[in-house]
Amino acid sequence: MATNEDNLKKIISHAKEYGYVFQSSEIYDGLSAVYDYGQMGSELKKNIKDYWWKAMVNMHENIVGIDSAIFMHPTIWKASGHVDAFNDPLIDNKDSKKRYRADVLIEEHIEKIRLKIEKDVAKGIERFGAAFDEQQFRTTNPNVLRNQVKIDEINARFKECMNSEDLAGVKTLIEDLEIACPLSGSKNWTDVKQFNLMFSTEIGSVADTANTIYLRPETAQGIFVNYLNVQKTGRMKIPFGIAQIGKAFRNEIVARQFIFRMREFEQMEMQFFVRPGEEMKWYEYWKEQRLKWHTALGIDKKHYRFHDHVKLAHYANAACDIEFDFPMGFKELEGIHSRTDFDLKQHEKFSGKKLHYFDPELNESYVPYVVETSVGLDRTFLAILSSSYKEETLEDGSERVVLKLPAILAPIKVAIMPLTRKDGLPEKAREILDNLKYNFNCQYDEKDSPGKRYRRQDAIGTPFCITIDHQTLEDNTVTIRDRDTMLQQRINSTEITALLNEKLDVRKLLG
RNA sequence: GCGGGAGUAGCUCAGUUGAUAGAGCGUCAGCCUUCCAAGCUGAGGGUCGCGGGUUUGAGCCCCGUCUCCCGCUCCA
Repeated sequence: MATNEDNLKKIISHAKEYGYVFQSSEIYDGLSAVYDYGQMGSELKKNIKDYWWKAMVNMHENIVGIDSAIFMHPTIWKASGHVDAFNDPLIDNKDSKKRYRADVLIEEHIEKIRLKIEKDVAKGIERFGAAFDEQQFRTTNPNVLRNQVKIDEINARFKECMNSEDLAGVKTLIEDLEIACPLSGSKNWTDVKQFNLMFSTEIGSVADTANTIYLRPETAQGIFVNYLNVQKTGRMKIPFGIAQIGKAFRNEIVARQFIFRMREFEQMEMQFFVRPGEEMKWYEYWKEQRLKWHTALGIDKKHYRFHDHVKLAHYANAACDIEFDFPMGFKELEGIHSRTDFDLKQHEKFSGKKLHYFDPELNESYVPYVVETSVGLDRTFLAILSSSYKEETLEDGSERVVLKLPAILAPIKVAIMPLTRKDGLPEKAREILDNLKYNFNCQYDEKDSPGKRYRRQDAIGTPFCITIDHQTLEDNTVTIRDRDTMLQQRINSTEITALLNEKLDVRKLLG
């Protein structure tokens, strides 16, 4: 029985060997946590996008798509909170090798002092009972006052350091406070380092007049800043949604696990704008809808589960993940967040523009609430790839490796193969191929034995193989072979298109 | 970033006390009266991750470096 780690390794190897995923810049030793999609991978990825777009945009009258730029005005990231939230000062303890956020260490230290104050207050209550004037005690007791001064001083120093980007000062503060590592107990700290999770670059042709701009760390803001444009030009009425597929970039501290966590990744997001007070209804609706979208692909439902967030991000009032059972365990695949009116209100504040929506039914104007569904495209890719990869032992004892991809997502839909390379069979096969290629992504193969060719198609996940044999020349029938059952069916070549259309009909998944 | 493991052909790996670089599979060109891999012939493919050092001589020993994999804090 292979372990999960072995499984991931096998999938990585298989992905490389058959042109699904290559490491970026491989001939230059690679680039950490960046991957390229190959001739098969790019097709699979495109098909996943199409499936999502179809389900989200084309199937909903009140959802439209946009494609916003990766570069955005830098103030957007101040408004969204990313400039602050994604700037953590980090420090390592040299003995325990544990990493901490410097601000958290300092806050915990402050908390300890605060607890001392509370202890003193509690003592006072115990000693004086009902006669105890807590307010007066807090403002006059020398112990309490001394500790409160300490807290204020620490806060002031920390703020000053952070505002002036004085990281050495933060370290000095930690040393002065004699903060010890909870694990090792030692005060042997490294320098404080700033980890900016946003990539920055300069815009403008002249370096010294250049402005720093960021590569977007999420696609959502491109939707928020365009929400009024879309609402007005598209005559959208609340509730409505804006969808987008696009790249986002995060300078992860630890980026690993193949394409699960990459520095450059792609999101498929939809922001759904709703009336304030109705957000929980829509949140529940989209939770259900999104899970349905995943499970409709036919992957075992046991691979999916919800995980509700207890600790919420600064912009959310409810949040959950759809987790998937990857080779490395259950991990987040998609997030569904009730983002409140936080983002739009922030953009009103920072841009000075009014982002209200006038609701004709209520005859009032308000800032809509937002329910977000955000699924990682690369993670969906990995989920599908990893759960499709099967090593099978057949009845005759032979083995095959097969990618049981949902047929609708498979890069190659059908392989066309003449039984032999003689007797006019290749010509007949080409003729059939030339007819099918307008509707389906096909591959032609005449090399090696038929069995070998079937295995090759199994390995890249092609759901159907059509074989042209001598009988074809007589009565125009072909065999069509199913990847999963390995069974063959003989049909007239004029029926191929209809049969494939039926098997590959997205209606069956979304209907 | 820190700690642990690893890097030899497209893939999986072998390579002895340091002496001309190997196998299987895959790929390519052909042969075989060919429907579920592993029949035959032939070919291509590696400056052994990279750089330096020791040595008459390094895939192997030493140092550095890069990348990947596993664990730790964040995230989609």
